[in-house]
Amino acid sequence: MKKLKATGNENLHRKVAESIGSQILEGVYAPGAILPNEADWCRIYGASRTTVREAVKTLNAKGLLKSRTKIGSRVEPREHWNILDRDVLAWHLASMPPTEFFASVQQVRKILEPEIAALAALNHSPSQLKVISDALLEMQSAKSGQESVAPDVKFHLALLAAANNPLLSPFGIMIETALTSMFETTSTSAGGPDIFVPQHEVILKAVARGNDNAARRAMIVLLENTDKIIADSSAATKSKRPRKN
Amino acid sequence: MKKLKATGNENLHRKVAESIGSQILEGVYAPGAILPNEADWCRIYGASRTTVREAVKTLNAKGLLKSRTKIGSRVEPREHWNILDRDVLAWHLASMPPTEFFASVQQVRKILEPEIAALAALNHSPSQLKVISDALLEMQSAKSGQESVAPDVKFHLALLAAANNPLLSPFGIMIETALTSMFETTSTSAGGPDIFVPQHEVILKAVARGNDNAARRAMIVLLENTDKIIADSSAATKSKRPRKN
DNA sequence: CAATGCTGTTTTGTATGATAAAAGCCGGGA
DNA sequence: TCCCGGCTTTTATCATACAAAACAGCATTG
Repeated sequence: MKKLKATGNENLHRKVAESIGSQILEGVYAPGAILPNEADWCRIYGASRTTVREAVKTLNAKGLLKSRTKIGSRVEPREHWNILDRDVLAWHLASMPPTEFFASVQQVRKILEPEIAALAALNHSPSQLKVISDALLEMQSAKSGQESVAPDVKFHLALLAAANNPLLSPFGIMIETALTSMFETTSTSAGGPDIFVPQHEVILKAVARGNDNAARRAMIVLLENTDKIIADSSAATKSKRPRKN
Repeated sequence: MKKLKATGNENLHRKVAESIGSQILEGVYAPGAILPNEADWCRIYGASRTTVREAVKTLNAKGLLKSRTKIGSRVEPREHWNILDRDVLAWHLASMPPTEFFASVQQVRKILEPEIAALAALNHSPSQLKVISDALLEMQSAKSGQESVAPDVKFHLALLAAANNPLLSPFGIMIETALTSMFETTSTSAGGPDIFVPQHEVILKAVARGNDNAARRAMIVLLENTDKIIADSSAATKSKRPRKN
């Protein structure tokens, strides 16, 4: 953990934030612990105080820290963490076994996505529906499993948007992160995209004709199949954990 | 929008962040728009560039903005906003009619909380159960509606914690914000806390004996009653909108 | 005429050094 | 023993300077 340079086209304070944030997610600094002070971080990363302070501000904004005069920066309890933040979620994913992460994600998806599909059926606008069907078209024309991931993500995000409830939108990031990462770890057990496409079609049709119950049921079917794929691949590729860095 | 002073025991950069953030939530700066540059903000708030930059960093971290060299800071699309962040949620609430906000919240609660109750029934630890029952005791001993709000919030948060899925925890902030604010606007149609207490008791009992289906059903009943209270009070207190500031 | 590359300008990014304010710590006095 | 005031540590704020990125516009060249 020596001097970070700003050479990569990412900002230096972002790198520092990522480094400290990752350590918090990994448990190096547990909730309640006091972090090294600004001067220490400056020495550790070879960065100026300005940069370190901006990184710490970032982590404060994400709910990981709380800084107070004379005390320093203390790690907040987990409940305060903005776990659905894009960065925090990425650090979280990198700090645990993917299978465990996927289990949590699937649990949440099985709660939310059927209802999201139902809401989308009831509340979608024409343009939102078009985005969904576009995504499906892209899925259908995908040649490989890899190519189908982006449209797949797009489909689920478009469905989420069509539900028209702003409080649900943070889950888009979860879906995006999870599906993308899931592909990377389950790509071996491919079978191609063909399996899922028909199930997505059923969802789209139900949404298009405003049948919320059918949309809900179709989504449940899809998620159960996803569960199976995950179970298969995690049984097959035991202990093959790709890490972020 | 003149000079902000740091007199209040809140940090100056927090105030600047709150001011800019609120304006974004209010739509003064729409997604895609470029904000005034740092020098402008310095003049507007009479603050140093350091302070302004920390505020902007904060908003970046919450997904409201994206700053780039030479371009400036651009408002991100709504889907990127960390709407479940404590601050963002508060700004959001302050920028819209409460009834509309409550409708969104209740929609999400009706999706999630029954399942949270069910998960809590299955996954709770003894100490987590105790927190839930403590909250119920506090509710029972509350003399006024006002006194019962905090324990009520505590009950739902404890249930959430007992579900033991970290990806659900951001909703704690939503529940907290919504219930607290809901009370402020519905307190007139009181009737006292007595109505809800028995329904919370039913939930606790179901969770305690690990009966997920009963817990789910009990939570559904509670939420439907909450809906009624909201409907009554919003019909009664039409156009009586308490604002944050 | 078009494409390309240079150069200037604007805006954020980083560094440095100084001062202010908050809050725990500790010693002295009643 | 308890309370009060000064000491000290740490973040908060300010001012200033320079670096780097990226767009804009012009000139140069094929």
